[in-house]
Amino acid sequence: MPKVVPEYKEHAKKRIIDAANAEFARKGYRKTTMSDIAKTLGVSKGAVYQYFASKEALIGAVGDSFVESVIMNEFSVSRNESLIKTTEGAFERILKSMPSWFPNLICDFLSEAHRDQNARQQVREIDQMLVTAISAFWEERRDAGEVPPDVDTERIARGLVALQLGLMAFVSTGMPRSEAIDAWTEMVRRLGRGLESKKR
Amino acid sequence: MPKVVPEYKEHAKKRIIDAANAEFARKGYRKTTMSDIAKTLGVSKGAVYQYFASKEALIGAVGDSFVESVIMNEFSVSRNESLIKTTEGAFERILKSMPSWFPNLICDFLSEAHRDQNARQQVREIDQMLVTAISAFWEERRDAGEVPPDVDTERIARGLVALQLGLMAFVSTGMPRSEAIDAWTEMVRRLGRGLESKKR
Amino acid sequence: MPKVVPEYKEHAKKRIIDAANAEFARKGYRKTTMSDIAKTLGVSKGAVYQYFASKEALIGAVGDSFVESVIMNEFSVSRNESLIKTTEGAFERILKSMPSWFPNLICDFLSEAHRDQNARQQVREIDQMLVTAISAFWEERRDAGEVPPDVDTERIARGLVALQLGLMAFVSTGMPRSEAIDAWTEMVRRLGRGLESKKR
Amino acid sequence: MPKVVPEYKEHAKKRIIDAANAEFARKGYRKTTMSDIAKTLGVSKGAVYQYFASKEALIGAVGDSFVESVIMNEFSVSRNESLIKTTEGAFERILKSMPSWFPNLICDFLSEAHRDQNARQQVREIDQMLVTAISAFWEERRDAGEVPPDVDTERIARGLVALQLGLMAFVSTGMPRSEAIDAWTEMVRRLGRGLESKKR
DNA sequence: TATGAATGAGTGTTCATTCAT
DNA sequence: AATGAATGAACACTCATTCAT
Repeated sequence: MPKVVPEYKEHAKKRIIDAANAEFARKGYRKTTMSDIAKTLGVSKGAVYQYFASKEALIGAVGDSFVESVIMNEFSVSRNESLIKTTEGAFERILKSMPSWFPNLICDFLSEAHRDQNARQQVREIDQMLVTAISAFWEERRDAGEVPPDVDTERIARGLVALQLGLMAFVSTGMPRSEAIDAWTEMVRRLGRGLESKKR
Repeated sequence: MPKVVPEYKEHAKKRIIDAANAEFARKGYRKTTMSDIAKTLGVSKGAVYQYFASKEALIGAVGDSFVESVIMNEFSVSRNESLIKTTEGAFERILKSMPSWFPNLICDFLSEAHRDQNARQQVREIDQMLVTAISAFWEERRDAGEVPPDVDTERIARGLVALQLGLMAFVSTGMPRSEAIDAWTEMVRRLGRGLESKKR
Repeated sequence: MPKVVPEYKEHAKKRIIDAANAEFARKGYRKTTMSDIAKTLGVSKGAVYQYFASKEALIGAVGDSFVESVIMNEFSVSRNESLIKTTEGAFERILKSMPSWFPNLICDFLSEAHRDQNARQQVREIDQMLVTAISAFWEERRDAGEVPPDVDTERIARGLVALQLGLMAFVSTGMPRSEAIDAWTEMVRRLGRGLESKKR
Repeated sequence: MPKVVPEYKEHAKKRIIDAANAEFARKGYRKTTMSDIAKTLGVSKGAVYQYFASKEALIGAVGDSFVESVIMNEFSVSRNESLIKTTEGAFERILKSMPSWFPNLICDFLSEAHRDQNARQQVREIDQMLVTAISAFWEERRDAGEVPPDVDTERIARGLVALQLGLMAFVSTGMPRSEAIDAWTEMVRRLGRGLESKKR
C-alpha cells in the first residue's frame, strides 16, 4: 500500500488537502466521505485521520488553503496600466489562473458558511482582505488623479468583489466563461466612463 | 386525467414546499431530514412521501417554487422613474421583499447546482429569465434615449444580476445589509454617470 | 422481521432494557455493541435507536432498572422474626431472587461508576437507599429493645451493605454461592452475639 | 536460555506495567489505548509491543502485579496487639498504604474477571490467599484462647475480605473514606464483642 | 531495538425509504 | 390517506496491531 507520504508530514497534509479539494469540488462537502478522500489517495481512512483529527478539521484546512489561493490569484495584478484597463482584465486573469473546479468550491464554501461558524469566519476574512487590497489600490490611483476624489473606494471595491463572486457562481453553474468575462468587461468599462466624466 | 381533489392536493404540496424551504434555509439541504420537514408540518413522514416520491423530488419542487419567487421579487420594480434611479433602488427593494433566509437558500442552491443536473437547469433558467427581463427593460429605455445606443444591454443585465447575486451571498455570510446596499448604489450610480457621459 | 413491540412503547423499552441487561452481564458495558443488542432482539440497530437516543442513554436506563430491581430484591424481607434471624437469612434470599447474571452486572456497574458521572450518581443513590432502609429497620428494633442503644445503626447498615456487595462480587468471579452464604451467616451470627452480650 | 540483558528487560516491563496501572485506573481497561500507555511512558507503541505481545497480555501482567501489591499491602499487619484491635485498624492501614486509584482498579478488575478466564483466575487466587492468611492468623489466636474454639475462622476470614472489598468499591464510587473506615470499625468491634461474650 | 505511519475491522449513529396497520 | 415503527445502507471515527525504516 502506498504511504501518504514518504518523508514529510507537511507534504502529506498538502496531498490530503489537494485530494479533498478535488473531491469536495466534484461532490460537495457533505456528500464527500472520508473514505472517498482516502480512496482517491490510495490510502486507508486511518491514514487520513493521522493528519486531520476530524472531517471538520480537514474542511477547515481546505478552507485555509482556499483563502491562500484566492489571495494569491487575486494579486497577480500588473500595476503599470491604467486603473480601468487593469481592472478590466483582472477577472479574466483570475478565472484563467484557477483550476476549473475552483468556482464550484466557492459556491460550496458559501453554502457551508451560512451555518458553520468557522467557514463564515473564513469567508468574511477573504472578503475583507480583497476589499482592503482593492480599495487601497484604487485610493492610490485616486490620489494620483486617475479617479475623482469623491469616489467611495471601499464601496466600489465591495461591488467589484461581489460582481466577481456572482459571475463565478454563474460560471460554476454553467454560464460560458466568455459570457462572464464579457459582462465583467462591459461593467468595468462603463464604470470607467462614469469616473472619467467627473474629471471635467 | 382523473382529477380527484385537485385543489387539496395542490395546496398540500404547497404547504410541504413552504416548510421545506424554511428548514432548508435554516440547516441546508443535506442537513435537513425528511423527519424535520414532517415534524414542522405536524404530519408523518409517510404523508410527505404521499406527495413527493423522494427527497430529491422535493428538492426539485422547492427549486421550482424558488424560481418563481425570485422572478416575483425581481419585478416588483416601479417603472415611472429614470432608469438609473429605478435600478439604484432595485436591490434594496428586492432585499426587503424577501424573507431573511432567502439569501441562504440562494447559496445552498448554487452549491447544489454544480453537481445536480436539475438544480443547474433551474439556476440557468432563472439567470436567463432575469437577464432577458432586465435587458428588455434597458433596451426599452435605450430606445427612449435614456441610454446611449452602443450599450450592450445584455452584458449589463448579466453584470447586474451577478452583482446582486454576489452581494446576496455576502449578506448570507454575514455582511451587513446596509453595506451591501451601499455597494450596489455606488456601483449603479457610477455606472449611470458612465452612461450619461456618452450623451454629450 | 419481528417488531420490537406490537403495541406499547413502554413495553418495547422494557424488552430492550432486558436484552441489554443480559448482554451487558455477559460481555460488559464496553464490549457489548448496539448491534449485539439489536441482534439479540432480532431487530435492526435503527429500531433500538428509536427508543434510546444513544448507548449512553441505554446504559442509563439499564442502570435505573437496575436500581429498581435491587431495591425490590432487598426489601422482600419478612418482619416478624428476630432482627438477627431476619438478617441472617437476607443474603440468601436476595441471592436467590436475582437472575444469575445480576452480580456480574453489579461489578460492571461499579467499574463504570468510577469514571462516569451518571453511573456514580446511581450507585451512590442505591447505596444511600439501602443504608437508609436497613438503618431504619435496625433503629426500629433497637427502640424495641432488641439491640443495645449505643449501636450505630448507620455504620452497621453500611457495613452490611458493603459485605453483601463484596460477597456478590466474589460470587460473580467464581466463589461458590454456598461459601458466600456461609460467610454472611457466620458474620451476622457473631455480630448478633456481640449485640446480645451488651444487654446484660 | 540465553539471557541478553535480563535486568534491563525486567525493568522495562515493570515500567510499562506501572504506566498501564495508572492509566487503567484513570480510564478503565477498555478505554485505555495502547497509545495512551506508550505516550505516558514517552515511548512508541512498537516499544510496548516488544515487551507484551498484545493488550491482553499486558492486562494479564498488570493483573499479576496487582495480586502482588494486594498481598504486600494486606500483610503489613502488626502482630503484637489483640486480635480485634489489630483487625479494627487493618482496613485503615490498608487504605492508606495503597495509591488512591487502587480501589478503582479493583472494581475494574472485578468487572473484567467475570468474563475473562485469566482475570477470574487471578481474583480467585488473591481471594484464596487472603482468606488463607487471615484464617491462619485467627486460628493462631484462637489456639491462644483469644477467640472461642467454635469460631469458623475461614468463614470469618471470607467475610472480612468481602467486607473490605465492598467498602473499597464504595470508596471508589465516591463514599468518603472516613465513612468506610467507621463502618469497618463498628462492624469489627461488634464482632469482637460477639466473640468475647462466648468466653464467659 | 525502537519508531510511528499505515492498516482495516469495527463502533456508535443517522436517515431516506418502506409498509403493515 | 395517514401513520410511525422498522429497516439497512452509509458515515465519521477509533484502535489494536503490523512493518518498513
